[in-house]
Amino acid sequence: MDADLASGKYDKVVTRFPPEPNGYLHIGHTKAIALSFGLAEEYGGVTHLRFDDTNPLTEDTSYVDSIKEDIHWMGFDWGDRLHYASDYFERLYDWAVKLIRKGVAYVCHLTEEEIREYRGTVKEAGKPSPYRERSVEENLAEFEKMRRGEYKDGEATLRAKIDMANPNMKMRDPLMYRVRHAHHHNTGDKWCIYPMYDWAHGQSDAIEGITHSLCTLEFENNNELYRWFLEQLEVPTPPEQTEFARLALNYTVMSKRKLLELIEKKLVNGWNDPRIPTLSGLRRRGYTPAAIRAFVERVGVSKANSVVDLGMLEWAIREDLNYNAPRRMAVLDPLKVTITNYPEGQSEELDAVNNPEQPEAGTRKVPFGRTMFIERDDFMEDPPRKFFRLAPGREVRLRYAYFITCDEVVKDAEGNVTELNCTYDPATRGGDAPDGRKVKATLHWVSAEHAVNLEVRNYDRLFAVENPLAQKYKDNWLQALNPDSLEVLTHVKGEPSLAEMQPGDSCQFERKGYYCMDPDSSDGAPVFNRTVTLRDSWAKMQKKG
RNA sequence: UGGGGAUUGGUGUAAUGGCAACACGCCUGACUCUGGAUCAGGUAAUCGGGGUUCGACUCCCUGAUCCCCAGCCA
Repeated sequence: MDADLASGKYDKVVTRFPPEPNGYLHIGHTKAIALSFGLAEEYGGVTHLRFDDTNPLTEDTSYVDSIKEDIHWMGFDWGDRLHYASDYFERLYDWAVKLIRKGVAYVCHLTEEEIREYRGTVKEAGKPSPYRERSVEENLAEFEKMRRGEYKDGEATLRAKIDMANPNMKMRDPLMYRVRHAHHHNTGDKWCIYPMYDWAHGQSDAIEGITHSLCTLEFENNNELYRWFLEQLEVPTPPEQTEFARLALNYTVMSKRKLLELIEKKLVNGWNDPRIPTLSGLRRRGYTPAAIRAFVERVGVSKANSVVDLGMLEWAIREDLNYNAPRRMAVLDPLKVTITNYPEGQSEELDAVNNPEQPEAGTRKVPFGRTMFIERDDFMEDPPRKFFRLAPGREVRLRYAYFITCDEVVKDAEGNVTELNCTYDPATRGGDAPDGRKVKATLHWVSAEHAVNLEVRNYDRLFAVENPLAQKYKDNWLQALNPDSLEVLTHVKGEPSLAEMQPGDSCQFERKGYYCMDPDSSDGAPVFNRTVTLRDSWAKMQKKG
């Protein structure tokens, strides 16, 4: 762009984001969006949103709506520059007539199969269609017939007359139009012929005065054709296509086709399932636009195919939420604790910091009583040396509350620990010992009497393997799904303030992870989705053994 | 046995003829009322082989590997 502006090739920058409305946007699109919008902004230019709606069979307005919503959610705005390729159908038709008159386009009646045969292979030249040398008049008449609906689907196509022996397959007389008697979400039943991508795209760019048309690597072979059409039409200041590598993430799949398959086979719950990388899924998972944008910026842009580690996405959301998410206490796997020296029937409220990263976020009251819940894995009857948490005879701190010491372990007939009897030190109220003594661990807790019941959905990576589309999983990539990608906990105990949260709100469950309230929540039955766990060096140590 | 594109630490990107840098991860240590966060330090790379040059990730030659193209999808 620097060079183009400097040389005077263009005097401004105009980019476009051209989604096809046949699926939901995913995080890969965010890279394209951020690139096109970001670059234009950087160069003082503008970006158009243009729906590439040339295939009525797969496209729908519901997708148009979701795409617009997602782009806005991400914080990008196309202003009044909303376009549809279908707005240009008439113009495209006229241009096609122009090419016919020029003798570089013809109507072909080969069947789909024949076209494939005539095209040759990557290593052998194709051969010319028998319809290739028709007169301009005949082509004009035939094309008119196509438009009038005198041909059924598949009976005729308009093709560019280029070179059937071209080493670039895209240049072997590519199709410009096919007959499709189908209802279009935008143009209704006005048309029964629809332009192909290569014919519609570059010309739409030209019509809109796009200067830099950014697309992904698989269109590199189309670039020659992109330029050919523009040259034939003698567009004065033709746009320029530049390719970049699409974003790929490990432990997931990104293609709309694969995502659709997961949805249709009910392996995930729709386009906004928190396990898939659609923007609506990430949103429900608790990812913020800021984090997603920080992520795509960090990942960068190049022409090398690469796969980004999911850890980098997790880093981005942790960074955002660590700073912005209020802290709350929730016990995911409750173990009952009785404070035996705490008066029966008594309770009190203690001050808890809302967000240590933002002191101005203040404090809240958290109730404390005789009967408490702590996390089951915060207690070990026979702890290994590096385990700092609660154990028989050991003293730990209940965060913002008191030091407690475990006196007695109660078990059931099978020997499972069912509850603990502890004593607290009233002098440590608030969490500090006046005598200066230290404890090695601080646990989160919830008062049994005041607890709200929560449903918690712990999400994990969708696939158990880095690359489910690797050769070894070829035809059974679904076998590579992670069976534990969703764990539903229904007996979670949360502090009372959690009842006041709204769907979409995020918080950190202290020492556990970041959670986002799900829209499935109802009054008295809050549901929380795990966005991402906290880094857990204890878990890491355990893994290493 | 065609054409196009690519190759820098474990991962993703910089450096485009002049000290291979940044981020994530990982490893140490410090600090800590989250085994979180933070802070300090560390680990680790130019696909191979030739050549040009005072000097090469960068230019040239050669080889290897990977990706894309044979939809009336985009």
